[in-house]
Amino acid sequence: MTSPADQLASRTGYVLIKLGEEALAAAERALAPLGLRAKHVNVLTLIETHRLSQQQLSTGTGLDRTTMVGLVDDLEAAGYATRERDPDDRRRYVVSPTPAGLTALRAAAQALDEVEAAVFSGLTVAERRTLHRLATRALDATRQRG
Amino acid sequence: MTSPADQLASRTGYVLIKLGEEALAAAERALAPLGLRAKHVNVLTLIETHRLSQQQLSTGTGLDRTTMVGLVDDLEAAGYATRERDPDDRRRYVVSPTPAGLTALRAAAQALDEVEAAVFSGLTVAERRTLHRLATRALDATRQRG
DNA sequence: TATTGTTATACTCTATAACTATA
DNA sequence: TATAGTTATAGAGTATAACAATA
Repeated sequence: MTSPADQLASRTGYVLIKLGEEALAAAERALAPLGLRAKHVNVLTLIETHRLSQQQLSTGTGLDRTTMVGLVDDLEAAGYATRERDPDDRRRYVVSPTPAGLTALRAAAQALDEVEAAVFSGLTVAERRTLHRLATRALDATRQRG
Repeated sequence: MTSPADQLASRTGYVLIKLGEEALAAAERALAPLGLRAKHVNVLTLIETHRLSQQQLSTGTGLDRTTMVGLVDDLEAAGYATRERDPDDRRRYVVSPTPAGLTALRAAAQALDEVEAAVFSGLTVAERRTLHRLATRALDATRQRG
């Protein structure tokens, strides 16, 4: 009794692509009420602990620097981040979170915790850790290749 | 010693989203020389074993039926699939692979096998099976919710 | 000369609305 | 009335090219 979708689901890559899509869609749904997109949360996460330029944020998120302009614009408009010229290299902006940005990040992190609890509700804690570990190792392998 | 990216990588959902992106990008790179996109291969895979309408292909791939029109157009233009009116319901087309389409599918499957071998090269066979099983269970859980 | 941030622009992907034909 | 396929169109998202300021 083979359903059409079974053919696709037999491929690990296909399952991971679909799971990634579902996880992203669930994250976006959870963040929408906070007025944030997943990419905004990624930026806030990176600048929470490091003072980074937009170029460094682009590298860290895998986005083009022209795309980063708009994301930082959004965060600035929401009052969640500020741009300040780097005195050591005046071509750069240092992007920093505001107190409101840190509060928003904490709310976003909690929303994402709940998303993950739902997405991985079919797994035990140990299984989820195993999934994380194996996925991380596979991701590292793809990145070493290019 | 925390790198900026470590903050993001601590989230299982983030790792899975990125791994899915990398897997898809690797698949597209491997299929490009064959003149195929991943979505074309998905359609060919579904029609290899089942006679399906475009609407059923849309449901099976998660794409809109207006998008499916173009994909079937592509496969037809490449000589990989044919449209035939369903005599039982003349609103429907039955989409079927041609012999050339089946040959192309086999070549694509081999290319994707090699992609997966590379993507999961850091994992043992047993670990890869575990990853597949856990990811499948998580995916099923998200789909039962909606 | 090279890099950072910016803007304008173009491209890709996908969905929405409206249509024809069939049920 | 509803569904399958189609077309035209619009929207979101992203990258490429070109520019100003700074290194």
